[in-house]
Amino acid sequence: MGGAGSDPTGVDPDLNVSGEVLPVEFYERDVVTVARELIGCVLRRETDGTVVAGRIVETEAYRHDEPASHAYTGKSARNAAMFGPAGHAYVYLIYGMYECFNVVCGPAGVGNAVLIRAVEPVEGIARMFENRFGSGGGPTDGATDVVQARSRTAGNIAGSARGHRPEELTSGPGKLCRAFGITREVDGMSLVDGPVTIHAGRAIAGGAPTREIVATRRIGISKATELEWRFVEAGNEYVSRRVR
DNA sequence: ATCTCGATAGTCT
DNA sequence: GACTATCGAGATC
Repeated sequence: MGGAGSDPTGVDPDLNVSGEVLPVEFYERDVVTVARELIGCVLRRETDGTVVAGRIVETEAYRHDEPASHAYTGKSARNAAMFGPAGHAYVYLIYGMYECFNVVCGPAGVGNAVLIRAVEPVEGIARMFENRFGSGGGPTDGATDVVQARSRTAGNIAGSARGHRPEELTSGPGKLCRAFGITREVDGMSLVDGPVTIHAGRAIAGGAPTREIVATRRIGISKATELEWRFVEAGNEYVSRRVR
């Protein structure tokens, strides 16, 4: 779909935020199950009355007892939120310049979390372009991206900045944090109380909650690579890497 | 389409 | 000092 809608806000009417906030009980379960079931749910961020939202289309489970997990070597200042209660955020800095947003799962004190790797923009798309590619400045963070705008004419949805395609907006864990203005300030915050919340998914056309969900190996890690704990909505254009 | 590489800063050995 | 749950540019096919 092109989404070249007539709606100037760029909201796709078929992909609205209409679900209830996911309760803490949703997160207090097996981390792999939660990772799978988060596909199709809606991540929402409110900043000064402005809403940015997207359908989750890619996740990864990180369980405390496998070596790719940040919790594997125990609690520290950085990963402390992982050992807090379920339904809270764990946000950390990676490679010195990007943040990654995770959801704490399972019993408190253990250290399970789901990395949100990609979302499909639903609401506040103009704001996402602004957060990612500038034209004003970020909402909360001073991380003004100075991305060399390659001049390319692309499909214009609302707010499309300088030839960047909407698929580049949130198709990766670092990208979506920039687009949503999620920084380490969000680390440890409740995902039930906000300002970042996750909502039950709304059925897509046809009634299904999501399209088919595919499990693959996780990306960007060097340990426990055999575990197929990455979940992707099949065929979605907004995933970080296509499923092969 | 697929690759290699550099940026950049916090965490851990 | 080494490593990192990334990204985007540029080269190459």
